[in-house]
Amino acid sequence: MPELPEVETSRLGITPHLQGQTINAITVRTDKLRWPIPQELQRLVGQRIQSIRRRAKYLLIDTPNGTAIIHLGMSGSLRILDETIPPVKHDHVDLVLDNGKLLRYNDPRKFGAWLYSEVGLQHAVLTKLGPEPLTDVFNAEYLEEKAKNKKVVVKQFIMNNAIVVGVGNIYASESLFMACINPKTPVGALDSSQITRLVIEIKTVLETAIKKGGTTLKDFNQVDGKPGYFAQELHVYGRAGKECLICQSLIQEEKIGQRNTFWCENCQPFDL
DNA sequence: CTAGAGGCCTGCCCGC
DNA sequence: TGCGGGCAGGCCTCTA
Repeated sequence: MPELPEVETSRLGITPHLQGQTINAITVRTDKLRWPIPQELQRLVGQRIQSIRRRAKYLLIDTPNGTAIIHLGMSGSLRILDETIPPVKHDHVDLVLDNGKLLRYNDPRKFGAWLYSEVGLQHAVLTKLGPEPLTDVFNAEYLEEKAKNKKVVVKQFIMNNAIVVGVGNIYASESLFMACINPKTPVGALDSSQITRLVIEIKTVLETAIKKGGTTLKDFNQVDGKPGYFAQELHVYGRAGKECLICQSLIQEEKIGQRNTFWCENCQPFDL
């Protein structure tokens, strides 16, 4: 799926089309995605869209009568299309606007979600999330406090949404490479300078990816249908057996916590 | 409490 | 060319 940069890219892409528009209809063509699509979503029909926000990898479409909460799962994507364009396979939800356009949600694997919240951020899927990585709340002091005495390996730690949101499998490997930290290091064993470096690199990698329109591996596209261009900047993800772009050592690959993880043994030594 | 595995789905790629 | 197996950007839930 879309990680945080891909979700933010989608938000930036749909916002100018949605803001201020009235929702004429919400068409649902599947019984359920990750969860059943709630009937209450229809309360947004006739409402004017006030704002489009992002929290973690969730998009929030706010109206005076409640908020639609959208998650793209592993394979979801959003497009702005003319309302006359017929749906294709896996087009599960349309948000029909009053300007002849619609927001169309496509998701082959159906791991995504469309939910309804009467009070935006109060929905249960949002209340236990950690800080946003691109805010000042996510800083070295915070992360060091959370990491203290923990044995979990750093790769899994930064992918834990209760610690920090939005760092998915691609950007976890990339951030650790940029910070020269081995993904298997127990997080409590990192020193202050490594924690500081990690925080900086997570922010930098995510911000750079947003500027490039996200990472297109195969099925992510921006709202206008174009791919994201961060894939060209990946240093380790998906590069197992290839030469490190910095030192020419071979990139390693191993499953950590059931997720493929990539690193350079020379640039990211395991030194405990 | 935590860690680890299973599960949700479809499409695609690989090897036979 | 066809088919089975394994794998994929997420994350919730169950078990030990």
